[in-house]
Amino acid sequence: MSAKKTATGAAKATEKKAPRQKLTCEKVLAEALLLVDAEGLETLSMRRLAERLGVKAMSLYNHVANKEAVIDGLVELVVAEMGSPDQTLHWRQAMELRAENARRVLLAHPWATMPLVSRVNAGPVMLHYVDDTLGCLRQAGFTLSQADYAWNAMDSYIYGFTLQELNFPFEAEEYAEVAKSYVAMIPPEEYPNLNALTHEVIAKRHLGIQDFSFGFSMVLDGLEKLLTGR
Amino acid sequence: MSAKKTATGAAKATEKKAPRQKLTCEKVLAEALLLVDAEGLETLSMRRLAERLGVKAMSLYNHVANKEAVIDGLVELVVAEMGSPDQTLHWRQAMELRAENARRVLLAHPWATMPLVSRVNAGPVMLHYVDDTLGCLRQAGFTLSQADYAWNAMDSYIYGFTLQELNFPFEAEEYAEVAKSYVAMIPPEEYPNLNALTHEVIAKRHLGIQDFSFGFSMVLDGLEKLLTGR
DNA sequence: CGGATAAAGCTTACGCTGTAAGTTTTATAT
DNA sequence: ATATAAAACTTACAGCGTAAGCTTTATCCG
Repeated sequence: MSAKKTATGAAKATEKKAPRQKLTCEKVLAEALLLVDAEGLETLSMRRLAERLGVKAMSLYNHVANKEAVIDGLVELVVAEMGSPDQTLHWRQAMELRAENARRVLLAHPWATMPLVSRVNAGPVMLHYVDDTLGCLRQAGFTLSQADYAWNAMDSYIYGFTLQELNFPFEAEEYAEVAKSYVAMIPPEEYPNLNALTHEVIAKRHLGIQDFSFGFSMVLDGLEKLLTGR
Repeated sequence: MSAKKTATGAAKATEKKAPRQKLTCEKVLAEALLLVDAEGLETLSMRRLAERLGVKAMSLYNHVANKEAVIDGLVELVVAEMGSPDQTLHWRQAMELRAENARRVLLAHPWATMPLVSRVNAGPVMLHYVDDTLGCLRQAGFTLSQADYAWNAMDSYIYGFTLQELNFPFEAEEYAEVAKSYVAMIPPEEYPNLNALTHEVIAKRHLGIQDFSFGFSMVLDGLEKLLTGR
């Protein structure tokens, strides 16, 4: 103990590096990301996060303003993972890839979509993401105003679909099986259509799992019409 | 006090009604709705809710399973407000009205969209809502499977758009004014497109407020194409 | 009327939460 | 070696959901 202390003291003069391993905002956020990816957003608490960093809760407040700021930071990390649309591609392909990326990232971080959608203060990463999207659309010939509408329409669908998907309680493979046990709770007199649909799922004539691109291409079709005037 | 007690005691024999004003699940939910409409979902606590009902927190647990169940119940109340699609109209008009209703109700209860979208267990009201929607679409000629996709695509857009709208930090009227003070934080070198867009808003050449029907009619166009085979 | 029963209230208690305020340790610069 | 500032730690508070147990009350039955 004291030996180490002396050693540290001796080293201090020559090499400038013997800091106690310093916490930074980045390290806090990185650990928070590991935590929420592993155990979900609802398990994130300042105490738990601090513990994983070998520190007490209040020490985190030297690096982040409060818990809200942690979640804001996490959202920025996730948006960063999405990347920006590729300006060299045809706009429609760029937007398809953009949507695919967003969906992939949001499914990889199931906790992220809600805070992302309900965030009121966008950080720099989010701002760049939007700016690049607008740029891609403008370059394709959309006016600024059209690009703004277009971006909003696409993201409404992307976020809305992903939220529903994330909260769908079964996996695709097990769905037919689960539906069999579920169908009793949806009697045909009361729910004729849902009941019929459930039987389609059981018979494997209907997958029941929604198709992202089904709706997204509708949005893109609409945008194309807007651009080319039909 | 004691006079009233005696009166109650006397009345007991003749009229059967002198109960202490009984709480019910419905009353609890009705009060919870008032609370969250007035003060937001994040201020809903069992203690606060109980207090408004003249009761202690734990008494609520005689009528609702837990706080989650309260929120589930609130979501059902909100969905009930939306009503079901009108089966007598042309499907496209019925779906337009349905979307309008949903949006109106969700904007009237700004706290509701997030729990609605992230709810995993649908209650009977929600099930009927979906069943009637499927029925309307089937009647219009969509197959069950198509109706399922269609419903999901529409609601993805409706919920996604409404979430973004609810979290948009300004009102339409003030937007141009706010943008003026905001623009300094979006320098043109770093955010060329957002900066240009903001100037369009300031000059009132672009409203900046998103148009719900812009994207929704794209979805409807897509569905129509699906139905009529172009 | 008197007593039983069950519903629905109340009390206490536990382990969490975010974070304000104040204190101590530590690393570096003078 | 000492001063300074950063970053850790400690304590404390008010609030949370809810488990477990207790008491009051309304109604029913004889």
